[in-house]
Amino acid sequence: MRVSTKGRYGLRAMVDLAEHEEGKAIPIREISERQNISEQYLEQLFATLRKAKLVKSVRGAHGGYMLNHEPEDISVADIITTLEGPIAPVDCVIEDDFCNYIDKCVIHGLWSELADAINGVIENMTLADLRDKAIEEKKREEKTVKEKIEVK
Amino acid sequence: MRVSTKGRYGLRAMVDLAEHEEGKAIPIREISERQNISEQYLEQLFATLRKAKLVKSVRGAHGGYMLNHEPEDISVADIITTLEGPIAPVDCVIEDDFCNYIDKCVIHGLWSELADAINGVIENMTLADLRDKAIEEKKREEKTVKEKIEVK
DNA sequence: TGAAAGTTGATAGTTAAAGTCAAGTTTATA
DNA sequence: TATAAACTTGACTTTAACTATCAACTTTCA
Repeated sequence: MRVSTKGRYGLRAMVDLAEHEEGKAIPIREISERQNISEQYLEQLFATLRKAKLVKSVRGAHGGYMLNHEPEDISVADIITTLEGPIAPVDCVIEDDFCNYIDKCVIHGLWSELADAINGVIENMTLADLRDKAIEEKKREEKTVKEKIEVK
Repeated sequence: MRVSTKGRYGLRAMVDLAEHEEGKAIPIREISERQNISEQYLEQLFATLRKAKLVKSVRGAHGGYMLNHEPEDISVADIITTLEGPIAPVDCVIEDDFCNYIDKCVIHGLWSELADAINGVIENMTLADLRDKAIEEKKREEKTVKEKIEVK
């Protein structure tokens, strides 16, 4: 019942991209440095994200990655399901024919409820929400540092 | 973002136990046959459930396992967290000191929300709920079979 | 009363999948 | 042509899912 590093790192990388791209491509190396995630691993994640058309790539010097849609139009669910597959606690919530003996699967209702609860949360949060929160956090941080200096 | 077989099988086994125990211990062999789960694997799961005091064991001939509390008092969360560890999408929701650079972890709020959503579902469903549903399902099944025979 | 059978308890081993890292290849720009 | 970057592939590491074996305990029955 964990979100693996794929989802976690991928989400952080996407928030980073939303924060820093301003019409220009961001190379993986930059994200790697800021987020402290290995370049190789990020490359894999971005390959998947690119195939799902959540980001687009620019090859060659001065290349990198950019978002393929507005941050408002990319949900957390888009990113996580792309990287980790469909969010369902068990297969029989996705594949209808999996539960071939439904009488033995009274627990099915529970899993459906759980899937709905999870999806409700991650579908209603977008990259824009997270980016704005990140920017806000950073301002707060700066203010705190400033105050500390003034006290000294 | 999956519940592993530990949680899934364990939950099925516990529902089976709630359905069939009537003051007497149920051997693993029976549960294994009904639920089609290997005896060896079930033994492992029950060892964990026993240590968590969710079930108690009776050794020797005519022995087996019984619930250690009323089905109304055992939640799905009890069973799943016992078998799979705390339900949290990421560690930093459990361990406060994990998020040592909180400014890099704007996503923390999302994970907390997700954990709350999940726990809300599984804490509010008990073994009694699932057992009752299983019994109901079985009646419905019997009725359907009977109707089919009558039609013939 | 004692041996056989039924059952849990504990541990180690095997296989397959997922996660992670590393190195090399291709493409575009200057 | 050199460099910066995306892309691709392969290998290693960890974890999950079982499987197998044997020890310990308890009842049953001859």
